[in-house]
Amino acid sequence: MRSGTIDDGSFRGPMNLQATLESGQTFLWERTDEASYGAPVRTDVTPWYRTVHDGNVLEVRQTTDGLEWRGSEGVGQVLRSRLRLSDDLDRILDRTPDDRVIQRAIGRYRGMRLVNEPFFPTVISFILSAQMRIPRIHRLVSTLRRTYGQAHSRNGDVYYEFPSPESLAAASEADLREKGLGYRAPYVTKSAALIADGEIDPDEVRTLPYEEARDALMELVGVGHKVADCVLLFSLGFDEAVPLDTWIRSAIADHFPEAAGESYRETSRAIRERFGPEPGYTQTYVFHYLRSGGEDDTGAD
DNA sequence: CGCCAGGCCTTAC
DNA sequence: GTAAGGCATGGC
Repeated sequence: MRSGTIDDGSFRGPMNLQATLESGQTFLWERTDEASYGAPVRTDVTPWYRTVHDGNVLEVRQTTDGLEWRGSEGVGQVLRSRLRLSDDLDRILDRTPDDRVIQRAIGRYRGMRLVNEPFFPTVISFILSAQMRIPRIHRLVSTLRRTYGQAHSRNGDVYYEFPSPESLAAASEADLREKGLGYRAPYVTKSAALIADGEIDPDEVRTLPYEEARDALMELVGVGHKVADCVLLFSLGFDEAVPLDTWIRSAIADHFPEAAGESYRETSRAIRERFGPEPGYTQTYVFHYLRSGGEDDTGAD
């Protein structure tokens, strides 16, 4: 096993690893301390986060100097991609609109980055996300890994990778329901089959203009406008995507009422205008801020 | 108990 | 194209 560091001088702008990995953008990382997902992190003893990437166990934590990692050769480049370390975050955040809620959100979580996670796990995670709370999505994704994913051992411990499309396509709907997926079970098997068969190909979706890419993803089962936007934003690099979930809709009603349109498409276009040149980044900060307490939470300002 | 959660599907018009 | 109703499960 190799280890190394990524000095904060080697990536652009600030980094907040906990906010990045525990803000509901990705459900593919396990905190290796005993604290639960979403629990506060001490700044002096930060937890390791673990995932399995292309068959290799990978761990990362935040230090006072940047990031520290353990894993195999090439982890540095994997992290640079998945955590978007090349994004010039100060420049991005400095160009966000001069709006009170947006600036408060950035003030509290400055350093949170968008993620760039693998396509299939992201699709399934956000199919599961419909009408579910974030910690429970994370638990269900972990259940899928341990039940259907390939095992990888390291130093005597066993870790599970997120299952392949073929594996979930072959899963029994009854078993998935029994694991707690509820009515989403057939969505998972059907969408997994569409992806396994190549009918939806992320490399093709990537090449499309934003709204066409969203329509393409909606051919999957259990993927509507909102879930498609999540996949586009957190996995396919469409930084203009603004998933309109209950929290963002409530933010629109309270703070940007003029952006409320008749349809998802109209509201989406209007709020993207209001969120500035990096709508996806703005959305992620506002979502995390409101969902984690927002104005009534201590620590505002 | 009722209400809600990073909504989507089917059906009816 | 939009509008209703149903839907699994868990936390509060």
